[in-house]
Amino acid sequence: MLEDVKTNYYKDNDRFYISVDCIIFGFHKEELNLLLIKRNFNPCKGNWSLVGGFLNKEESLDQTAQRVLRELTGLDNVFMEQVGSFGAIDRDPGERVVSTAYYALINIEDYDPELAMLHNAHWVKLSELPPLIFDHKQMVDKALRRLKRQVTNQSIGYNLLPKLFTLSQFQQMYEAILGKSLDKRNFRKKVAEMEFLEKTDEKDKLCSKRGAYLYRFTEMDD
Amino acid sequence: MLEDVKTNYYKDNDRFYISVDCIIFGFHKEELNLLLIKRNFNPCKGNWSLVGGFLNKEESLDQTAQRVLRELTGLDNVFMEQVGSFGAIDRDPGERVVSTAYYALINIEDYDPELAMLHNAHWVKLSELPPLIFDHKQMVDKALRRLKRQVTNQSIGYNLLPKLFTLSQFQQMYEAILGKSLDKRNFRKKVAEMEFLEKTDEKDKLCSKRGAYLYRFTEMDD
DNA sequence: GCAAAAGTGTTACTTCTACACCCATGA
DNA sequence: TCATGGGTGTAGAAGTAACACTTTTGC
Repeated sequence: MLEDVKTNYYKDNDRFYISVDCIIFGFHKEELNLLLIKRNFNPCKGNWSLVGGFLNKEESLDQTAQRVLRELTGLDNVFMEQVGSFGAIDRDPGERVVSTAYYALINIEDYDPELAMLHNAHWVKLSELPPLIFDHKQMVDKALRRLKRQVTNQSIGYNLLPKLFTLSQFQQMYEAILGKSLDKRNFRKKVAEMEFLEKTDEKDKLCSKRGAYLYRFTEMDD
Repeated sequence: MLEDVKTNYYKDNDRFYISVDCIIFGFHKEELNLLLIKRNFNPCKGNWSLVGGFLNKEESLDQTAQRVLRELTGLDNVFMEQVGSFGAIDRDPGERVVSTAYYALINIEDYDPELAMLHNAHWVKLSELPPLIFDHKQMVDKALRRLKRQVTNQSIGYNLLPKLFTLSQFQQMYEAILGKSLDKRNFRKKVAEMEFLEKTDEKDKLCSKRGAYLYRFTEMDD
């Protein structure tokens, strides 16, 4: 009976490769960066692409995304969110592959450069994005639109920053994400009302002579 | 060489069934409704589910969604948008299937009741949603959240209404989507600034004795 | 002493919200 | 004539946007 069901309901249908592509954002020197692969393997050897991987039987889609990120950066428990699925017939000229895009926010200081080098991965400024293979540019665009929306509505930005940071850094991150400059006083006024931000007693003296108070996030994702 | 690539890069990976599930919203009697299937087939015969279908080799994901909707309603060129993909390992207990959800907005008057009957499909009030199979409830919830967001930011609501409609109907639709009542004067103030809304000379005398002016949308999705 | 980044309030403007009454008509 | 839904404006509150100067300190 169960076999019967499978025959009727599933077996006549086609099966497909499913992949996950990760848009990995980092924040460095007042700019958003993406961790991209300079492919030293086929297909599209020599071209730039997002990090990707195939769905395995033993994984959920979300788990695949986490694995792909972990394999490249060594990081676990990172903010990640599904962006959408891309299913055009010839999106991958090699084979029919349906891909689901995820975006991740990481603190550039935290990732493992050795692992990245192993995969031939490089941080690339968003403003200097090279041509990407397949529909990866679309994925990036969609992820960026979501990121812009989410950073204003929610408190996800902290994933891009170190544990302690100055308000100037915080503002620069917002400016990098939104792609526009913000008024310092208005920004700080809004920040003052964020109850998940906490001023510490420590000062950062690296970026300025006077020194700026360091802040941290209280509500960590637990 | 190309074969070589395929061997290395694709062939070792698993392949999966991919399905599309459609959350079909309609608006009727001041309420949002969903077009659901009372399954007269296995798996989960006798239970309620969204309309779904499997991805075929010859279709993109979007095309599958359109086909599924067309097969059930007879409608084409309908507002549809991807909601997200669901890839938990055991979401479908019968087989491993990764499903992408789409939501559609249709005018209940337009669909083909014969086709629906053939599929054992019924309009169900959102307020009286029965238990759904698999993760279909999650899909509905996610679609509804998106719908709420989009209806306020964009002008997608018209897909639920007939060509001509009164402002009261229009408001009721918003109220149904947002799940809360709105102030009539504030609503009309906002409506007056929607440049895609056009007042006609005609009046609807069915709903009230005085009669209400009928409106239509100018910017159709072309 | 000066360059460089840190820090700090007020005002105008726009948007949002709350709220109550008259109108036209069919029954 | 009255019950029903259609239609209209205003005032206070909240939020957003524009704007400039003083402070600290390493060099």
